[in-house]
Amino acid sequence: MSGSDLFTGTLDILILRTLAPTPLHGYAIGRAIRDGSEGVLSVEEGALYPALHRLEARGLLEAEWGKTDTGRRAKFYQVTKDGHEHLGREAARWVEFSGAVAAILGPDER
Amino acid sequence: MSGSDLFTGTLDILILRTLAPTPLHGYAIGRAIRDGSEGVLSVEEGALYPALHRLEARGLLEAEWGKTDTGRRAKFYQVTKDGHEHLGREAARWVEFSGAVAAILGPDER
DNA sequence: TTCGTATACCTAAGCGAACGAGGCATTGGC
DNA sequence: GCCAATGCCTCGTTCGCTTAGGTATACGAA
Repeated sequence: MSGSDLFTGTLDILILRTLAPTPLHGYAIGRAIRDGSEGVLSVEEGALYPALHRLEARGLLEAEWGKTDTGRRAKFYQVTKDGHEHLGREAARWVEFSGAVAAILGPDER
Repeated sequence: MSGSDLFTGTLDILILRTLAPTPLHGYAIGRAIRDGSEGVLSVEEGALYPALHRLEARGLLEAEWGKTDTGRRAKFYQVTKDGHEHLGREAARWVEFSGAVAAILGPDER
C-alpha cells in the first residue's frame, strides 16, 4: 500500500479503525483512508479487497450487500466484537512498535 | 522482525540508522536494535543477515572483515554515501507514514 | 448518443521480505 | 569437558503487496 510500497502489515488496522465508528463499503474505505491521511496512504484495490475478505474470514468483519446513497450496489462491512478486540490489541501494538522505531531513528547524536 | 511478525519494511532503515554513527558487525547490530528499543524490536537472524547482504548489494553498506574487542572474527559494516542519502529519504518517509497512520488511528471519536 | 470518468466489485501472477529451523565454528565460564 | 554465548550463514515456506488485468453501472459532457 502507501504512496510507494513500504511498511506492510498496517492495512488491517487501518481498515478496522476506519470501520469502527460506522459501516462502509470497500470502495469508500479506500477513499476514507486516503482522505483521512491527506493522500499519504493510498490503498491499492488489489490489496484492499483481499484484506477485506481476509478479515471477514477471520470473523473480524461482517459483510452485507446494500445500496449506496447514489443507488449503487455495494458490500458494506462492519466490525464484529472480535474485530473490536483485535483492533484494540493491534493498535496498542502499533503504538508500541512505532514508538520503538522512533526511539532508534530519533536520536540525532551524529 | 519485531516481537510477533507485523510491520514489514522497516528493518533496512533501522540497520542503516544503527550503523550511521559507527560501524558494527551483524550480531552487534541485532543487539543494538533490541537494546535500543528496550526489547520491543527483536531482529531474527534469518532476517538480519539477508538484509545486510541486500543492503551491501545495493551499495548502501560496505563490509569488511575484522576483529571484535574480544578477539573474535566478525564482519563490520559501514554506511556508504549512497546509504546515508537513502537513510535520509527513507527516514523522512517513515515519519510521514507513521504520522499518517497515527492520524487514522488516533481520533477517538467513537 | 456515445464516450469518458468515477464508482464498485473482483482475481491472478509474481515478487520480495520475514519467519523458523537448521548448520558451523570459536570463546569463555563452570 | 560441557554448555552458553558469540558470530556467521542458508534454505524452505508463508504471506501481503504490486501490477495488471477483468466486469458492470451511473452520470455528465461532447
